[in-house]
Amino acid sequence: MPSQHGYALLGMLSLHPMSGYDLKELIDRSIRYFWKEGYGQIYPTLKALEAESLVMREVEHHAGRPDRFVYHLTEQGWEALRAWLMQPTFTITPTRHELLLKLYFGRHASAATLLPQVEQYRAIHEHLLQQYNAIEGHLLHDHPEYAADVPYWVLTLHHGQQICRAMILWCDETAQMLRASQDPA
Amino acid sequence: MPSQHGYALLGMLSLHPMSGYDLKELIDRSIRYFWKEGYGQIYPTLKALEAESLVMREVEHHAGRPDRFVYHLTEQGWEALRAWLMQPTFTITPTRHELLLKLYFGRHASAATLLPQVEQYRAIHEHLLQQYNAIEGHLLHDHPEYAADVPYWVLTLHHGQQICRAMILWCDETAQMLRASQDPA
DNA sequence: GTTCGCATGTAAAGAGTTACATGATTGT
DNA sequence: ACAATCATGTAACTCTTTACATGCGAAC
Repeated sequence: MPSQHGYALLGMLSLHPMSGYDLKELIDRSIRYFWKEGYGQIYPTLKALEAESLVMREVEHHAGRPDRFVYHLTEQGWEALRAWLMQPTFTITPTRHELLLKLYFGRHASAATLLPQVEQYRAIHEHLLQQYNAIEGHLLHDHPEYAADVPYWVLTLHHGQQICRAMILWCDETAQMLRASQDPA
Repeated sequence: MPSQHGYALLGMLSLHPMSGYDLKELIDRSIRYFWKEGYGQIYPTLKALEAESLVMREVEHHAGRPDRFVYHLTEQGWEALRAWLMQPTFTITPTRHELLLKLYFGRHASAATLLPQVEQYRAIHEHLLQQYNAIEGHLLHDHPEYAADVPYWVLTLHHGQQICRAMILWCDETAQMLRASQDPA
């Protein structure tokens, strides 16, 4: 039974066979908004997946280049991926939100010090939203060979967009409240 | 310079002096939606805060009860809290979202297996939203002595509410897409 | 000749969670 | 008697991140 990291790699390898290096690159260009992996995670995980016969490695030699170990899913790997997709998902509530923590104790700060932090939070989500929108616009054009996958990828983009929009609204409301609290009126 | 945990405890102690046990209890009843601490974190952190003279402990003896170590902020503690509130916030993007990971590879699963997972995600947020609403309704009534803090606490509730509403919308849209994909039509 | 990109990995440090240890009182 | 609550802490463990090690080729 692979770990969550294992399933992430199995999923990525379902797109096409890849090396550990490629996996890192692709993850950073695709699912990075909700999933990150480093080499320190990828290489040992690939080894474990191979030991479980869920992936197979093949060596590619290139003259005057480092060898590449290209991994592809085995039939058992496909099976494990499908089995995982069917399992109920443990939703981990992401705890630890520093800005909320600060706002919770906001009474002891001035609006002038809190407002920029809220504005920055807003800017981050505004920027993210534009990134999501841009990606959505190019998705089909950039990856015509994955047309069957694109609708699913769009779902994950919409998730991010919804959150960004919600956060922008919240920032505006929060900024208004903070401004009102400092208003002498 | 305290850690993030340290600031969370300083903030809590700004409400009123407390023991480590009380801190855990109060955190679990107030900021648990965006901040969690266990005893394994609280007690060592209190020790560190005391070593930095940001808090002071006083011993309370109770006949036939364990001693209580009640901590309160020192003047330096108040200063550290205010200084932290002014610092720019490092927004940590919470990475690792298993449901999105599954949906990303959703092509290899049937809508029938993905839909319940989306529905469960929706139910969680629906439930959370109702909790937030209930808390908001009782907040002032339950804590009249913290009337000056309540507006800030409400801000953090609204944050949660916005996210829940966004997620409910997203789930509905996602469910619709999944149903359409399995429709023979 | 120095840096950047390809390519694979290991080791150590840091953070976080969970389980355990203790011990008294109060309620069932 | 037995479980639960109050109360403080430690130890172990896992999980994650970061830094390091290596080496070649191509570009600047």
